[in-house]
Amino acid sequence: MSPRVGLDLLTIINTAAEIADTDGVDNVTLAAIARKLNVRSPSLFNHIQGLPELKRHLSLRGLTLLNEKLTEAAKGKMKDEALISMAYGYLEFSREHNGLYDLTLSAPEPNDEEMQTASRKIIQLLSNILSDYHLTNENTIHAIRALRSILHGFSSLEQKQAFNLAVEPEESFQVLIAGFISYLNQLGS
Amino acid sequence: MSPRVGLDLLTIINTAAEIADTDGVDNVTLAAIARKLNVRSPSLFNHIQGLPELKRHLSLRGLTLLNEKLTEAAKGKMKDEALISMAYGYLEFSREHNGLYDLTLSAPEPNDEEMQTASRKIIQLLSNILSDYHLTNENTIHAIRALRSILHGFSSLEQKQAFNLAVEPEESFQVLIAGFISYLNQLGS
DNA sequence: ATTACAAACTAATAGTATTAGTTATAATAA
DNA sequence: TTATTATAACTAATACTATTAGTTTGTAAT
Repeated sequence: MSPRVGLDLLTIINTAAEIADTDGVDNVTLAAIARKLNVRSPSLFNHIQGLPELKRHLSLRGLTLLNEKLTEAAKGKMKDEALISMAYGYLEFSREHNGLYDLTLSAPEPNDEEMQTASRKIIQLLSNILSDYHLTNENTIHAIRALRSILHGFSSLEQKQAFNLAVEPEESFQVLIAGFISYLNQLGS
Repeated sequence: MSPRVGLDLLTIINTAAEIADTDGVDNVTLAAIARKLNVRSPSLFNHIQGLPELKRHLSLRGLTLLNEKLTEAAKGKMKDEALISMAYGYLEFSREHNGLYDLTLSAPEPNDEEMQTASRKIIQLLSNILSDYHLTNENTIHAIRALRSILHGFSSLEQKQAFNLAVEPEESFQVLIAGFISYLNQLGS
C-alpha cells in the first residue's frame, strides 16, 4: 500500500509551518502533522529527532523569513524611510505568519550557534538602519531595544486581539513609529 | 489513609500559580499540581472543571494582581511621576510573576465578562494617568496602545532573554519611558 | 446513631510523544 | 536480470497527559 510515500524533512517543516500559521503554535503536534500527511506519526521520526527539534526548525525559518522581509523592506531606503518601511514589514510579517512569528521569540539554547546567528542578523539590520541617526554606541543599544519593544509589543498585542477596534490599529502604529523617530532625533542631539 | 485532605479551589489556584511563576506556564499541568498536593489528579475535578478553567483563574489572578500593583504604584502621583512609577511597577510585576504575566495576555472568550472587566480596569488606569496630558480622545487611544506596546514589548523581550546584557536593561527602560513622555507631549500640542 | 453529601479514590478511555522491532520498497551490486 | 542492502513507513508497546465514571469513606447534619 503505502511505504515510500516520499516524506522528507522539508515537507514536514512546510506542513508544520502551515499548521502553526493557521491553527496556532499549540496545534503543531506530530499527530496533527502525520494526519495531514496521511502517515503514522512514528514515520516522522525517520526525518526528525522529535517535536522540540522540529519547533527549532520552525523558529529558524521564522527568523530567516522575517529577516528577508525586513531586509527587502528597507532596501535602497535611508533613515526615516527605511525605518518606517521596515516597521510595516515587521507588522505585516507577524500578521501573515502568526505561528512562525511566535516561534521566532522562543529563547534559543545558549550554545545554538545557528539560532543565535539568525537572531543576530535581525538585530544587525536594525542597527544598520539606526546608524543613519548617528547615535552613541550606548544609545544605539537603547534604541534597538526600544524599537524591538515597540515592534514586538504592538504586533503581539494585535495578534492577541488586545486592541478594541474602534480606532484603526494601523493608525496607532503609524503614530507610534512617528513617535519613535522623534525619540531617535532627541537621542541623537 | 487520605480522604478529606482539605483540598479547595484556592489551594489549587495557589499551587498552580506557583508552578506558573517558577516553572513556566507550560508546566502548569493537573498532574504536576496533583503531585505537589499529594493527591491524585482526578481529585482536582471536585473543585475545578478542567485545566482550561484553571488557567482562566490564573489569568484573572494575574490581571487582578497587576492592576493592584499598577494602581498602588501610581497612587497619589501625577503626570510624569505617575506614569514612570506605574511603568516600573509593570516591569517589576512581569519579573516577579513570569507565568501569571504571560497568562494575563491570553485572549479572553468574547462573552467572558469577568475577564473583560479585569482587562478593562487596567486600560482604565492607563487612561486615567494619560488624562493628565490632555489628549484628544483619538490620541488617547493611540497613546494607550503605544504605552501598552512599550510595556508589554519590553517586559516580554526581557523575559525571553532577548536582550544581551552588556548594557543594563533597566537603563534602556528608563530611556524608553522618557521617550514615551516626550511623544505624549508632542501629541498634546 | 443514622443518613447523606461530597471529597478523594481507583479504573478506564482517549490523546499526546516516543522507542523498538518488522516489513517491504527502492536503489545498488552481482 | 536477479540478489543484496539500506531505510522509509509500518505496527506494537510504553509512558505521559486530561478527563469521565463509578466506588469508598470521612464528616457534617439529623
